[in-house]
Amino acid sequence: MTEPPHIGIVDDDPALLKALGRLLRSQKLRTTSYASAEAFLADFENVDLDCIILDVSMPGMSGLALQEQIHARRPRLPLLFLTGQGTIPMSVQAVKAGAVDFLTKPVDQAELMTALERALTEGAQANRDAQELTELRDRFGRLSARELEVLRHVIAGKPNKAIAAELGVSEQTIKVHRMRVTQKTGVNSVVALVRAADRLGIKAID
Amino acid sequence: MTEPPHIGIVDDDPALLKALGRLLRSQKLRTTSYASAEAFLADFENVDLDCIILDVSMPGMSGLALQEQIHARRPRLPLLFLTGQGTIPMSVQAVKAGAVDFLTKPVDQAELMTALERALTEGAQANRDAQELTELRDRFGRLSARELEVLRHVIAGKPNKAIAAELGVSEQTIKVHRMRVTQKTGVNSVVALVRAADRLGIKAID
DNA sequence: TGAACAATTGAACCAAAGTTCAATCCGTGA
DNA sequence: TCACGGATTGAACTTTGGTTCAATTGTTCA
Repeated sequence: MTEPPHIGIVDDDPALLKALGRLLRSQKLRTTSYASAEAFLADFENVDLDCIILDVSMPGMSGLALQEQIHARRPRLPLLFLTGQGTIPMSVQAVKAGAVDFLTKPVDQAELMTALERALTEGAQANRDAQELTELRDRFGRLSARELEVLRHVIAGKPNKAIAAELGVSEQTIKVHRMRVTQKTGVNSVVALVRAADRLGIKAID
Repeated sequence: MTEPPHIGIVDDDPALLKALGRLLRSQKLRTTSYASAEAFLADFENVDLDCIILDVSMPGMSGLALQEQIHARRPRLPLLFLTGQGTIPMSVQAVKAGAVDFLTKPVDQAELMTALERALTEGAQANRDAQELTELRDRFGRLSARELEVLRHVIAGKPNKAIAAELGVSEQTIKVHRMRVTQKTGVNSVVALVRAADRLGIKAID
């Protein structure tokens, strides 16, 4: 990462936005502030955030509703709640929905920074995972429908002969399809094929 | 399951123990009550619980500390917090540590039963998973050290020839070891071998 | 319509894996 | 000490998998 992480802040309290923005920028972080959930969503597609710090109780859409919206768009983007009007049920819901933490105002700076660091670490890991997955998806996306079908039989552990019988084609055809699969995906061993297919959610045909 | 689920309740309030026990028993659930975390831990080995409902603030060991103790002994046993003196940080900590829910007194009966049902469902699933894992562990535990070593090379996707070279033995030896592995574990295909080894945390040797 | 691609098959061949029978060597426990 | 199980190897064999060359059919896209 050549650029510092970019933190989004959503809170209806201008004083907090200002103070928190100043604090984070002093830690060499980039920040973008939003006064409401709606303002944030309107800008969502235009910015590339690494973490979002959001209030729960705001006029208009609540922080918890915003969490749902964000989760639907970018499931692995780490969220940090920071609120003054929070309740236990709210915090439980937020954490169960995947929030990294749920802090209460006034917040201890060290506590906030610790949570933020954790969020950024998790987000970075999630990004690496997602990138690997995208690469895999690209390579397996090149497979034809038939090749994918053969693959799904292969990762069920069937021998070529059985696959050929089930598909009503010759064993040679299966071999060619398998060859194409390894060519297109770059995955040569059955072992790696199983792991890759499992990660991509490709289901075996038993 | 012929027997109804068995719920443990840990709370320092005798009135709550009594009321909650009555409620759960009316729902065809078995219950066992404990007045303190210490009392619960002393009895832990003797009972077979499916879920535990526990208070946070109790004289002596707190509910959160008890959660740690329970988690160390039975990581997948579902926990449900039910407390009157809870705080947001407590609830966040509990949920992050894996608690199914964190409810506040006075609790809505329907809410409690919903959470409890979810806890029991999760616990039952965890039990099924654990049982499958135990069976697998048994079968793979029969492997000799050498056979396990060969297996770890196999699930790295290496051909027998390469494994033989790395271990400084002949290819025939590897074949025999592999045959023993499939005999002892009952797993015939490489595909199934990879999945089983991965679930057991058996690491490949690359 | 012609080019390009997917799917299919056959033949022949080589490499890898699995099986069976037989044998040797080494440590551990009875 | 002797028997037993684990590790090792060899030989011979079968099955399965992977590769190459060549060819046919159907569909789709320009």
